[in-house]
Amino acid sequence: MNIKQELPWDNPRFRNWVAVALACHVLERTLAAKLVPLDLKPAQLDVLMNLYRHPGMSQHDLARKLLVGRSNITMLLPQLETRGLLRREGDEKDRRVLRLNLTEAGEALLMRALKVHMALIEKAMSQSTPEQCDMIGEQMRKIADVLKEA
Amino acid sequence: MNIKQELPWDNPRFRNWVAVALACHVLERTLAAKLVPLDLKPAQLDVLMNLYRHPGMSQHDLARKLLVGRSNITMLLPQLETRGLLRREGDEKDRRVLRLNLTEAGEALLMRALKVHMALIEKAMSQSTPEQCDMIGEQMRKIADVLKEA
DNA sequence: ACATAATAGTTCAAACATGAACATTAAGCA
DNA sequence: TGCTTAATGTTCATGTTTGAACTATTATGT
Repeated sequence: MNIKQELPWDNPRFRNWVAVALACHVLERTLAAKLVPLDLKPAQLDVLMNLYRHPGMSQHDLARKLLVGRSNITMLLPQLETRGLLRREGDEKDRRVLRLNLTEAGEALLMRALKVHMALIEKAMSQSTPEQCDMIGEQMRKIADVLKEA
Repeated sequence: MNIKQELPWDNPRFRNWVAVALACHVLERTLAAKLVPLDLKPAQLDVLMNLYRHPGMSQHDLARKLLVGRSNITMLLPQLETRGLLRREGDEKDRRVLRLNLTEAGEALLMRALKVHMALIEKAMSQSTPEQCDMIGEQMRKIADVLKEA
């Protein structure tokens, strides 16, 4: 029995997923480099993006969106709060939760960061036709769904 | 001028790439959880996979493949070496470089980990037809190429 | 109402990643 | 040769991420 016959690298699904992971990794590193002038890390940008899309969300909700632990959020937010990019206000109905909102400055910085992010994604995705691009997005949403069930 | 008209979230390329990044992130977390019984982290699995594919590679080569710094490799390898999963042997021609090779145990553990990894990827990619899967891989390779030039 | 469960957020120590400075060795070139 | 530059790997200080234990608050069940 030749084990090499069953090697993952011979499997198209494996090789193609490795390509996905690599592309993600490269884009993430490139984004990190381009965000340096704004003094923002990708993780911080993710926070700002989520707060923009979901104003008033709790820290727990944010942690689940970002797929990180709650403690990570606790460590992450003070940096942004002291920079005046966001506010944390206690919920009156449930005094356990803190409601998160972007400030004007936070929104302004987000817009600048999004230009950078967008330019990078444009460069990456312009390799594909709109149909291919949509198909990729569709498949990826399916993948995320099926894995989150597990 | 309504800024919302130009929001990235209205752009298909942006939304689709976000889906790619999310799928990657979810798969990575799921993989990490499934590797716990083998006492392996995804980063360590990446090391083993690369050493299997490229026996005798140097630490510098490995760092470049993994898109991390050389010092990261220095910190990562002793854990695997003390577990007897790999060997580091000085190159005789160039006494600066250390040649890396998997041991029998390393290869055996890699095979077990690959079963886990492969099963996860199968589950994810089985959402797509073979043609879609290949197309995704092809596009992702293009993306990695175009970004690495930058 | 009261005791018990569950939830939101924090703290802390440990693991991990990063980049600059360093030692050693090799390559290029006068 | 001898001098300079570059490359490999290590060290170390810094910053980040994680998960378990903890406090405070709310929900549930009897």
